[in-house]
Amino acid sequence: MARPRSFDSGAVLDKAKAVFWAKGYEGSSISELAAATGLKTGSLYNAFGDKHALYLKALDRYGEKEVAAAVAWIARQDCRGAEAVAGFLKMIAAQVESGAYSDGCFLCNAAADQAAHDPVIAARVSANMAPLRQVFLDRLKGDPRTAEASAILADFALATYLGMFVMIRGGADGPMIRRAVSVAGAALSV
Amino acid sequence: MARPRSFDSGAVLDKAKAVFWAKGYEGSSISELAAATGLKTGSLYNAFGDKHALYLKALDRYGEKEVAAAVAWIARQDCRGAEAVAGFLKMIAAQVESGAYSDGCFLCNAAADQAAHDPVIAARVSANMAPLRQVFLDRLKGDPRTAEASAILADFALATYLGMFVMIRGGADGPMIRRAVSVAGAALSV
DNA sequence: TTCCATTATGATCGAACGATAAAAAACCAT
DNA sequence: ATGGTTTTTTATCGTTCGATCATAATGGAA
Repeated sequence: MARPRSFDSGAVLDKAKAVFWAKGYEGSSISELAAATGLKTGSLYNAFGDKHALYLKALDRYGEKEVAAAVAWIARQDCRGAEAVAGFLKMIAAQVESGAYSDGCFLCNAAADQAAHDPVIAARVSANMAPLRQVFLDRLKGDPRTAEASAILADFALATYLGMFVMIRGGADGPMIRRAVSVAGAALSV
Repeated sequence: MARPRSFDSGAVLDKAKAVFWAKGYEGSSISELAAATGLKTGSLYNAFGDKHALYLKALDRYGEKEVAAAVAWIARQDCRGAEAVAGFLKMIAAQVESGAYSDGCFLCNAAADQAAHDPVIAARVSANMAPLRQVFLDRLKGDPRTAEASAILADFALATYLGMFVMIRGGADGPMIRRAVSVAGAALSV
């Protein structure tokens, strides 16, 4: 009864996500997003609302794909929980050394970039980061330690994860990342 | 023989630094910087060059004041090197819990924000971060461990420091920060 | 096949952006 | 007191920003 969409919303969100991820919120212009997605600005506004709403949807998309993949990776390991978390950090570090993640972590960038001024964005960053912290917590709880001790290690793992990405964006080389993560892994496995 | 400046360059840089620190590079407009510094845009351009140059000078100013103060604090501690570094992280965490550093770390924000697209900014971020890593290294070298082991711990301490600030900007609460730092401190003191 | 709700398109809006130029003002050596 | 050099100010440049509108195109329901 009406004209159907000529594009796939998920694919468009992936393109928009890539732009925001690489260039930040203020650094990404509507015309840039339109060019990257192949849509005209009118279609973008019709489908996703304004720039702010599109950014939030891109953050959610990152949570649904990248964060979910990380969570699944950790959940799938069949070693001790602490070793699964440490292994995850090392796996990311290895990928970074291979040249991946040159744009860092989208949520991490968003936190440094926009979250401080915009409570709505801050909440969305937190919400999409939460599953990662939760899987850290779940895996660490399995080992014989108190709930408090697990929370301590989970927050520590999160801080290491985020710090690693900032170091990447700041130009740190592979060995620096590998060194930092090696200590974190050892601290987790105690 | 000519009209003298009516303002103090250092004080103006401090104001500009605060704006960039809080709002990022793209998020800070010239008119906003002019309002914060009390200068007209013409005077800003005359004294500091364009926006990019002003941002670099603000980064350097941060290195000369905030980073230098942190380095001095660590150097002044007369305990074991590892404990001095761990104590530094705990001191920052405590200040954060008191409401300080709500804008995070300027260099950390700049890394997530701009360094990826702008090699000049990336170099300046690295250069101003280097003294902190160096004082970590210096203090950790004093303990009986190999140079490699010291480098490992220094990079780890840096990652923890940066991760802490990202967590802050992402909305982490005091206990989360304190937990993360407590593990890092323990790992350093082994 | 006709109709109509929705999408896609192209043009364009006012506002804010970064940056500049000319004119006025201020200081200091002479 | 004057002249010369720089700063300060005011006004404004052209561009790009985010956002919106009227119009054309589309395809399933009737």
